[in-house]
Amino acid sequence: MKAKEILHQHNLVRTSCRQSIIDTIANLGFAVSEDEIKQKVEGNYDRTTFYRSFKTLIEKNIIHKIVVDNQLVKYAITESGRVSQNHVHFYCNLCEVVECMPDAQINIPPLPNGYRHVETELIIKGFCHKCNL
Amino acid sequence: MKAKEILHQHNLVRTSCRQSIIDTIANLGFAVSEDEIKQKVEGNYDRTTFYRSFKTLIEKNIIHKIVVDNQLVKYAITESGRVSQNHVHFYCNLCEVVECMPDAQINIPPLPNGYRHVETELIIKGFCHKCNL
DNA sequence: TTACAAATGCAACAATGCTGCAAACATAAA
DNA sequence: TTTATGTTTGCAGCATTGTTGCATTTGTAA
Repeated sequence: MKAKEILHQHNLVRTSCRQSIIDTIANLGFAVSEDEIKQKVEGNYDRTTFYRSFKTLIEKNIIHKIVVDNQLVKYAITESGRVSQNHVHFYCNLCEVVECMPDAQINIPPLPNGYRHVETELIIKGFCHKCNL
Repeated sequence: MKAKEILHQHNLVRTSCRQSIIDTIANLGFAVSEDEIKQKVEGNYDRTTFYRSFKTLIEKNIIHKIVVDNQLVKYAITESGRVSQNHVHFYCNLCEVVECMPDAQINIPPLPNGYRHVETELIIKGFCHKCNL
């Protein structure tokens, strides 16, 4: 689906910035950082505009944010309609690539008495097929 | 074990700041934020000193850092001698308490061909026994 | 007690992210 | 196509989090 349609579907104004961001994130198969998006996107947008766009797209569940170890922030397209409460991502210790694993199942370890589980964030760290040689 | 002994064991200079930090973190059963530590610790230390102390103690595996959703950073004592590659923590959506679950086992979902798993970070979000009413 | 290495406090700086406001833009209606 | 309106953008400024260099202070072993 094209960025324009996605925005229209969610009742968002079709600005060039938002379209570029969606296109950029959707066309790569892995999660991308703000810097990578800035480089790929045509046109120079203000830092604030990017943050506000990310925020809006996240709120509408079009993209989602993945944070690894506090400092590395990346964004990825949310699989259409998927509202999973289990978020699994792979992170490569070497090239720092981040990939979504939307189909992965997690078994939640038993919680203490009285605790309730709502959602989980799992990051699997290791080496991707390119770096694992 | 006392903070002094822990520091000595790891060949670290026994400064009052480090001792206070270890005591504070060890005496509470859950992870604590920089602010909470600042309040509990006796004596006024510079922000830089805290950061450097955290860094040192983390390097020696005396404490570890847990990050929830990019902004919430907490520290907890590392169970003695435990060098687990599976880190499981519980986070309460309401009171924001963070608790270590050192005994929890995770089943790692199968990775694509050529990928290698090294360690995992799992955060289980929900409601703790106090907030789940 | 002393000498030396290590830790601390301070100032400055960098990165990330947010807010208010005026200007520019997208869109629906005329 | 033009216009009116609400939304988005760019800019300036600010807050938070974390780092670095350097002079001063502290801890430790001799």
